[in-house]
Amino acid sequence: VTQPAPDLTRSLAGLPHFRSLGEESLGRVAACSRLVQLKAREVLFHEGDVCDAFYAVLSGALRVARVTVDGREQVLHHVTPGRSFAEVACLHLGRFPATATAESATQVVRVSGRGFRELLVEDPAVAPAVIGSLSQWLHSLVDRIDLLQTDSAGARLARYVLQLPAKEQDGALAVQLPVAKKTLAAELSITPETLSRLLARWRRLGLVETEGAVLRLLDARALEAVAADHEAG
Amino acid sequence: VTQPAPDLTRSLAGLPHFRSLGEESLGRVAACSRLVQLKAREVLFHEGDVCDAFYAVLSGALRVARVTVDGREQVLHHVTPGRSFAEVACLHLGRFPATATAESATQVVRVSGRGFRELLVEDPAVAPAVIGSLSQWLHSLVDRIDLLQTDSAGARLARYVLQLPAKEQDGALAVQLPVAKKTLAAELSITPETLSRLLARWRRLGLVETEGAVLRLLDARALEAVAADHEAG
DNA sequence: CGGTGCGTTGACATTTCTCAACTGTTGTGG
DNA sequence: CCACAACAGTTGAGAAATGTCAACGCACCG
Repeated sequence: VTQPAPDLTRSLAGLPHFRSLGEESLGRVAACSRLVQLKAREVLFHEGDVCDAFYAVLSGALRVARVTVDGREQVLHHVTPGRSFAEVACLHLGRFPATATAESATQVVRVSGRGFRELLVEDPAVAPAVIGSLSQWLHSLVDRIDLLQTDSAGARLARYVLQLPAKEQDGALAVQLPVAKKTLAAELSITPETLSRLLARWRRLGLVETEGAVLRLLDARALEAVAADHEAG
Repeated sequence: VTQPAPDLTRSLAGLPHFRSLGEESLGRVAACSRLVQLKAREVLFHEGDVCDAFYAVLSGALRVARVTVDGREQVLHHVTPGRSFAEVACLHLGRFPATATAESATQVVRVSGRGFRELLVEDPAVAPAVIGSLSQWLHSLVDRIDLLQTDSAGARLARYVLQLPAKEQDGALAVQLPVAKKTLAAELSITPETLSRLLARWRRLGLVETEGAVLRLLDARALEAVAADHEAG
């Protein structure tokens, strides 16, 4: 599954946080990297595995999750193209705190922790890239906490939907749910049943139309009210 | 409130993430730092303020929180001595995403963002310290998410209590709640009433005894079961 | 063509919140 | 120094939200 890649440098340059690195630094990072191809549902690493690398997604998507004491899957994050992850576990020579699974066919770059740690002290340009990446993680986690502390399930869903990339379509906004509804429910800390019922209610109230994983937002203003917890019905 | 401090270097050396810095680097950090004394309930900065510094707590404690749309206080974090914060907002030249308030008389170090950013590129020893600090933040946020995704309120409270520093007392463990119960409730995303009722139930079931902000854990095993969501009653 | 699993819907149980009243403590101003 | 206001904490009763269990249709995959 692992293969040497001649144009790894170019792939790395496409990652937001490595973009700031010069040609030379990029080459060094590439020298301790490998391209990894994952099939859908393939596991990149398991919770508890010793961590000797960090990763960046080039295409596809990964789900980072752990299994809770009561057996349910707890989604920590979806990693989309351009984002790197496991830097912390890697830099601290720890173990993975969660399991990473490909959601579809996925290309990731595996950067050797050993080589990268050397780079970090030798090449002063690398640290800012890492700091930038960690900052972005912090930001997304704070957003996540923000979302989870929103106590009404409807408000959580509305906020989630509204921050999804949307495109115009027949004068209404349309968004595509990036993951299965079951997975989305887990991410929002609600049950699939509740998710289904919320969408059904919004449909009844004329806020949205649904067509599989595509939502047409008919009344964005009302959805924003729901997101702000001013409830709808 | 701000005062120059001759032994700032020594104070900085007491911070976990600056401990790894050499004498010289520490001196440079100290050169762009100031000691700030806060009285209880004094505000260090407000949400939305332009951020031109980051901070580290020497003694006392700060509450970092924002006000939600529906007017409630949403506690993002308690910063205890030894921890630094606002690095991200500072390094990215942004605005503070939340308000920081002293919970009691508190000493903090204010590190000028401008000076520190210069240090970051000039002194290769500084970056690892920042990375370490950010990593710790990431870790605590992931723990927080873990806690929030625990859906039963009882389990959340039990997990919170069990990870508090405890000390032996008459053969039972005793923990001190570090914040007012009202604040704790907000942090656990429950209402003060629910918190009160949970403690009352545990008291009835003989799991704990309470005396103001001190909890004596009479049956830690049972509490662990509650934390794992195997419920008690 | 049969199985497996997602999504939906219904009925019901349970948790948690809301509102309200009351107590005890703290802090402040007269 | 006291009286009073403000607020944290507790408890009760009822309402609302969400979870649980169960059944069913439907699509996708072998």
